[in-house]
Amino acid sequence: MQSDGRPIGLKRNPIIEEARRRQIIDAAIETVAAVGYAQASLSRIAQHARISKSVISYHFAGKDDLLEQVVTQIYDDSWKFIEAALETEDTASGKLRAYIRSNLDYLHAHRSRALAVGDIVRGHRAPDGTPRFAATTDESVVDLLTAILRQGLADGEFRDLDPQVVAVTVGQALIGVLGLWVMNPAVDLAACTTELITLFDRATRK
Amino acid sequence: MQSDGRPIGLKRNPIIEEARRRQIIDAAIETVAAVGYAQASLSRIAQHARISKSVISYHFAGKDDLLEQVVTQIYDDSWKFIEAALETEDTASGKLRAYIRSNLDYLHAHRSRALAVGDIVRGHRAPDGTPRFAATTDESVVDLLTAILRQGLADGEFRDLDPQVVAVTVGQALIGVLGLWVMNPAVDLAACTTELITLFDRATRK
Amino acid sequence: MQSDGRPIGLKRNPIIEEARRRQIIDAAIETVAAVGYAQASLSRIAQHARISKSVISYHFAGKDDLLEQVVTQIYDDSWKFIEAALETEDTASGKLRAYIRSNLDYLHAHRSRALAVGDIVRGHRAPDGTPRFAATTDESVVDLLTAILRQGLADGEFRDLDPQVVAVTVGQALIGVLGLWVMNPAVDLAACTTELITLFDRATRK
Amino acid sequence: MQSDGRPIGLKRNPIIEEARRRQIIDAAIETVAAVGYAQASLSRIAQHARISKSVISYHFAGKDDLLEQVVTQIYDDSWKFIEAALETEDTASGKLRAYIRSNLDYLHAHRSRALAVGDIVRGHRAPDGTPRFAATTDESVVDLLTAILRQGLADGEFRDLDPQVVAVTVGQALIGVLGLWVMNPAVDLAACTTELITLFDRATRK
DNA sequence: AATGAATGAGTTTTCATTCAT
DNA sequence: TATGAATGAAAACTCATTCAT
Repeated sequence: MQSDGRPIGLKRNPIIEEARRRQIIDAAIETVAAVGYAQASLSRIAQHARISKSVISYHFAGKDDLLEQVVTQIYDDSWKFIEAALETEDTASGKLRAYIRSNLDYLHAHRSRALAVGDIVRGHRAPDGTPRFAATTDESVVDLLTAILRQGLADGEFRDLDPQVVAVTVGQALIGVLGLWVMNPAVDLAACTTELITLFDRATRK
Repeated sequence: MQSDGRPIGLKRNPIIEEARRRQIIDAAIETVAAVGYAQASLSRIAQHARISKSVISYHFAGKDDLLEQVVTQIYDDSWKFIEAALETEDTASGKLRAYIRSNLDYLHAHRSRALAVGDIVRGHRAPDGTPRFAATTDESVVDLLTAILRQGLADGEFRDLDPQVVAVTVGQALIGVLGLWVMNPAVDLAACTTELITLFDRATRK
Repeated sequence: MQSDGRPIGLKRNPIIEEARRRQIIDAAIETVAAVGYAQASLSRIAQHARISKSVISYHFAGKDDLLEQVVTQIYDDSWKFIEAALETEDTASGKLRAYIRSNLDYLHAHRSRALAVGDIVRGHRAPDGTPRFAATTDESVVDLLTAILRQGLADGEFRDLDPQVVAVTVGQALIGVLGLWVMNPAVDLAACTTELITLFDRATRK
Repeated sequence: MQSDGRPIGLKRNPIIEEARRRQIIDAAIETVAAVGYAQASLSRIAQHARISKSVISYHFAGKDDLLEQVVTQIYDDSWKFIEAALETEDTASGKLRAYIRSNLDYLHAHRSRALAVGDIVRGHRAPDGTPRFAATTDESVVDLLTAILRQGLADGEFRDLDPQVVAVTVGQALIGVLGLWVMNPAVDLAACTTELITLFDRATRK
């Protein structure tokens, strides 16, 4: 529960509040990326942010709330970036290429977010094991890609493919290439990006 | 540490011993599949196996040991299945198809193993966040696929592709499709298998 | 590990902090004195201090840390007392007498400390049996006595004796007499003190 | 409780039984000497004896029983040795010298017993902290020495000393010198023996 | 005579959370 | 707005003991 000491009325300073919230969210992302969801305790997150543990309790209702905001933040943020890239393309194949490229570019620029978000979505559950995120997340990516692929099918751009399966494949391929690069930073992510674009171009065209 | 009650010598009864070991390993797999690595405590695993917590300590040196044996068991088991499928093919493209099919077939038949193994490999770390499995696992899959793809390149079967990137893509595509099916068992995994085979056939051929 | 709840910086309240630390250290001493090192669990110590078990984890990094501070505290404390007594004497024989008397007086006033410190120093070890205190403790007493005896030899006050053996003998005699009194509080510790002073006076003079 | 499987009637083989009992007792002594009472679990003792843990349960009613027999064994054994030495002397001062020498000789020959016995007597208690050995042990040594000293007083051999205090001092001096030698095997125990004999000769004579 | 298997009680430690200030 | 202090629940693990064979 959020601390009762939290002011209810007018005294809140939304600027400081927001800065702290961001700082804590960033620390949570870095911590999960570094040690994995299962080892990412509030203590460790606080330690990373160089703040007291109770500051987290003050700004967030609890661990659930924090992680929910972390995930939301990352999805919103990445979506802004990808959306802008998609808007520059009209054809489905162009959008597919733009999606792959913008996605990898974003992940390239925000490695820890990419690492953290999957871990949290998969790992964060109720004490009884019930997922706390489920469909909200991966599905939105798959849904977007599915929509692009359906458009391409309708426009006659693509061969007769199953949009959902290909969408999932694209999504996971991105994660896979990212994982490769994360484990071994020597991997040339730009080259991988080109390779993936070629691969799915061939895999989808008539 | 393994419970000190554990006999040191060779005289232990291998039948009961092995049965219990399997029972506990299976319970661990089911538990991780059901509630996720982070929630899979020894208590819960014991509860699932309907045994006392300390029976686990008796048969395994600790949580590390148990999870290591779980992963080993799954990898060994699936490898036997896949290996047999690969041996029926001579060409690289045939082997690629066989790999995709046998892998999905195995996962289809052992859903919880598929769910558990990734979670454990990703989640199980030292207290300081250092991975405990890392290379042993995903790499071996990627290495196998890379070898198949290299053979295909040498034999002139494939277009000029980057074997490692494609290998990773294939591996992750499998995980992705599996994930799709796991979240939504209504997904037609057989259809997905066919789709993936087509996809990577097109993506790799000249 | 110290509970992660523990603030890292410098801002902690030193008054409450110190009070609790002392309270816990005292409870540890009383508990070890009452039930012996091997039976002195953190539970029992917490019970004795009438606090929750986790308060100990909050203020100390662990059992090791607590016991180390217990021993340090007792040694520092007793040393202050003995040092003051030694400073009132110039001759070696005077210092020897002062050491015996002040030591027994201190132990007489703090029976549980006397009981606990030996038990902890002897009993507290790494899981593999390696001592955790060893030389730090008994040696410093022996070293002090050895120095006094060497001074007496140099000044021609004492017969030709082996300073180390006599030092050990004195040290152990004190422990022995104390043990006698501890087991049987009816023993007249003051009389024992006088007796020991006479004994070692005779044993060392020319 | 002793295992119910223990044969009650005539089938026991007292020779094998006795050999095992001794083996286990010896292992217990070595283990306590090596790692200290608090770390000397039945597992570790069994490991040391290279037998199964349950063999101990078979031959002893429990840990209490085992440790009691360990202590009894050591006291009986050392007493035989010391008694023989005392019988060669008539005067109290001769007996005192003989006691010191024979005691140190015995300890010298059985270092682990010397280490273990004190640790067990001090450490072994009921779960509530109540001692399990108490007076039985150290007292018998002190009683013997006290008797010797009383005889010397009665015969006019000694100065007017407090027999109990001196007895305790002698006993602890022996332990102290032994401890010195145990910590640092380079210490010349024979020289220490001579030194102690001189010391207490001077400390007690008229 | 011996021992593998099993277990419940108890160990230290970590954690998310609450509360008073 | 912030945080030190406290706590109960639960984690992994160890131990002496019991029991069936």
